[in-house]
Amino acid sequence: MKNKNKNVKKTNVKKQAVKEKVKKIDENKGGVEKNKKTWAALRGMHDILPKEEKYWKTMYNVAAKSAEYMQFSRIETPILEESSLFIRSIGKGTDVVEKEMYVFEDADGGKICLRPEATASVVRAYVTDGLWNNPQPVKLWYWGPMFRHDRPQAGRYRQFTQVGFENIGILDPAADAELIMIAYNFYKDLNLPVEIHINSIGTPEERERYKNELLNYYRTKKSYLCEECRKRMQKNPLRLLDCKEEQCQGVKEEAPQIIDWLSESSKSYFMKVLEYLDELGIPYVLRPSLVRGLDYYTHTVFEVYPISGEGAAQSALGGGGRYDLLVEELGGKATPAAGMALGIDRSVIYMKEYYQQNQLRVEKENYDIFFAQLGDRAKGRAMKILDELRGSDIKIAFNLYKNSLKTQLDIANELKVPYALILGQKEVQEGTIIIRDMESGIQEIVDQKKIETALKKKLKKFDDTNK
RNA sequence: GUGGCUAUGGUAUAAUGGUUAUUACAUCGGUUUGUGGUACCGAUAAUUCGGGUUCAAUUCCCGAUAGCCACCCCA
Repeated sequence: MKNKNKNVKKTNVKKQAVKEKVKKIDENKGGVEKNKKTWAALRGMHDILPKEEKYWKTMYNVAAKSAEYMQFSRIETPILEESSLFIRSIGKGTDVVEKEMYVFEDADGGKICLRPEATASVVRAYVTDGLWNNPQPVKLWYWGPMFRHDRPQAGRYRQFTQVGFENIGILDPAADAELIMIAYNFYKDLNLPVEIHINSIGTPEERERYKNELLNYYRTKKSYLCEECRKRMQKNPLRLLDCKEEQCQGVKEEAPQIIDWLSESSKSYFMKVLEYLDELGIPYVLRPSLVRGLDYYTHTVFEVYPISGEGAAQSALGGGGRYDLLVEELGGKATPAAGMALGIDRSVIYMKEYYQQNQLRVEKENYDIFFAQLGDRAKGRAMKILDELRGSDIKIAFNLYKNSLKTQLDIANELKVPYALILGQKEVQEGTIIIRDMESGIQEIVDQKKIETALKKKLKKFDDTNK
């Protein structure tokens, strides 16, 4: 008796010492120590943290599934490209090229840049990788980071992720409608209400004629205009129709509309696209002022907007259009094409907001069981069993670093698992394991060799009756 | 790129020109080491950075940085 007590005391003292050491180690983990340099992410760059992962994963899956169904093949192009590629495609005078590109010299002295968008890269690949020899059209999709040195705001980052779809080698209103359908369905699958803003900007010649007409009209109204608009007349006449100043609204309403300046064939092409959208039941708003900021667009242009979004989500979630001249512009044969890209960061923000407001939830990873272990020998055996159950399709949560059963069951409870496995010294010796029903608390002892079958029998998802 | 607003633990917040900076959640530990949900106790953790005013600044001023808002533009 006496001896035993002594031993207990001794081990307690030992335990204390060990505990304090462990505590010291614990104190050093994580956190930020004072007077040490730390690094923040660069301006406009952000980390996507584990708690956001469920949104990103959901979006990727929705896009990939849609791409497969619509027969778009995945393409991945480099993040770095020659800057002239974008100057040529997006256009010299555009904001994206003029002030937002990350351009620098590489070690060879070449002017390269981080891609501000991917359409140019995809078209480059189409031209240089001989994709024009494939059955036409070539339908491609991508997902990846883009870079624009813009002033950051919510949903506007310097590195952001886009998913995009490009359909190269076909001039058919059905292709345009198809892209809009993919964009619309992307949000539909995520339960997010959006609407499509759409317009046609015709051919460059038609657009030029219209621009002149618009300028003629605005010149006569110059005295009514705001300062911005007077600048726009010089710089970017098509943007005149975007003005939000009250004093310009009247002038805007009376202004000529581009649709009236399109040729018959351009007009009927656009009408056909709209007919398809009607047939598909996709809500759209005709927006004569929609012109888009990249030079390569022709004919159909569209943008996707959240419905009733507040704040950051108010800006476009995505957009696209036809770019019939781009392939030729980038050195290929004259080839019609159309494409569309969606902003994932913005969509995630919208999804979070909308889901919170409407009490929708993204499904989290659910575990089937929690595996609790007790004692040294059980820990080793538990690892072995976990290893054996890998590939069983049973999702098992566990924490091998906690020694108290209480804590482990606490975790099990938080994870809302229906069952827990408990393995202690006794079970190790007997070759058994306890299966605990977390709701009723009823426990069952089974042979370790029969864990998998016993669990599958209990878990609903392995229920064969539905098959 | 232009203009504006803001900056307190991981998150959300309170307060103040002057002792030890409030609270909640989260995290970690515990309430005798083999049984969870509740409860209780405890621990860790913050005034963005740099200047100035002042006896004294987290608080007032200036600057930097970052975030946000509007414009621009776009995803």
